[in-house]
Amino acid sequence: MVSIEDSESPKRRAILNAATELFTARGYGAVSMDAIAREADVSKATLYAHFESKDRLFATIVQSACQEHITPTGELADDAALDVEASLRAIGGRILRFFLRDRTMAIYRLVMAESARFPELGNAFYQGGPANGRRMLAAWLTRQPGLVVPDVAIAAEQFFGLLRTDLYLRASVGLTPVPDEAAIDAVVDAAVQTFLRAYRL
Amino acid sequence: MVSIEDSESPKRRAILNAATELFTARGYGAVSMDAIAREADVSKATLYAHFESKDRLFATIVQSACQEHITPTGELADDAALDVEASLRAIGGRILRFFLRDRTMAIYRLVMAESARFPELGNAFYQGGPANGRRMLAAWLTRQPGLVVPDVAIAAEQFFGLLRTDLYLRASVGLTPVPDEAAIDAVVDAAVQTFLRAYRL
DNA sequence: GTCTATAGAAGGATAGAC
DNA sequence: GTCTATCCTTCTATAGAC
Repeated sequence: MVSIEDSESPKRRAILNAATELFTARGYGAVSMDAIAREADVSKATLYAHFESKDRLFATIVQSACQEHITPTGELADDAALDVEASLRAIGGRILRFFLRDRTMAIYRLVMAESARFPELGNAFYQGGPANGRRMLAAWLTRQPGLVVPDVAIAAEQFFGLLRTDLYLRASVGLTPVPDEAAIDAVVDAAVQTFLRAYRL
Repeated sequence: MVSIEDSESPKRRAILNAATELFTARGYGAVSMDAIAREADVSKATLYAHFESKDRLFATIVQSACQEHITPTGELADDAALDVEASLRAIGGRILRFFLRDRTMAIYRLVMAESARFPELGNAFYQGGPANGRRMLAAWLTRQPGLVVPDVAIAAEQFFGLLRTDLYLRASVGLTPVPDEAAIDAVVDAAVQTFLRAYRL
């Protein structure tokens, strides 16, 4: 399947890459159009030939970043070789590691910081990320015979919530930006244990 | 106990109030020193007589906002008239409503957005808010005879996590900025139920 | 489309009088 | 401490040549 995006100009691609890099690293206000042009190795006039304003460039970038940034729950196959606990551990580990990735954090940061001035970003983020992830996990939960879940949507939210604990909170404000693997696994284990005590048959 | 703060000038107070208002509403980059001076009804020179730079004014404001903004778990008395479930419901309701308040959201937004450029903010936020709240709730949990909690610190984090679900996430990115009371109570109820299924004796 | 050069506005910070 | 007036830099955006 050939996308029409293939025909886009290399300069435009360079601009998008540079702007994505800079915006996610420093935020909207701290990045100038000059800096983007320099980073993309392009003149400022070219930049404005492709994007009518800094606002629209920013919105374009964040929206497409949201779409590309689906929570990794799409491939939740039912692995017959794993029991519910092992499966949840694997899923939880993937999700928490995704939450903690620089890029993921940066997008949430941007949307949270700028959603007041760019209201469309909130929806793009929610639909591309959390809503989708919740739907996928809820669907998976319904297929698990060992669980008793009165409301799978709520249970799915709660599983995400159990993963988003102190470690995540600390990382989100710049403390322990690179949590070690053992700490991550400990959070996942605790989440799975609590979740199963609440919902296991 | 008379604070030395009582002797601070009214202009300084006006500046702090105006700057707090503007920064929390619009973020660091979108607020100019001109705007702060105007809002405080003060000249820009006066502003710079009290604060050496925009950076320091911002850091001062956010840090003190973090300190004043303790998670409302300080008054976790052991109410003999309430059982564990009713108590948890009351506590959870207070906490989630606190999380959802404009001011609380705004501070988290600011710290998250600017902690890269102002590293001291991350710690001020974490110590003033989450760390304190977790400690208080953990202490309360140890005093509940009806619960079996292997690690109260982890359980406390998890309770907060169970409250910070979709409703909170949506509010944080500008969707449903004013959740209705019924929705809040539903989240609290679900959190308490799950928590108790996992940790009740 | 792409560049160089620049307009025009706004921002952070300060000088100097009182 | 407080003001008015201003400096200098940086920013968004555009004009005009190719």
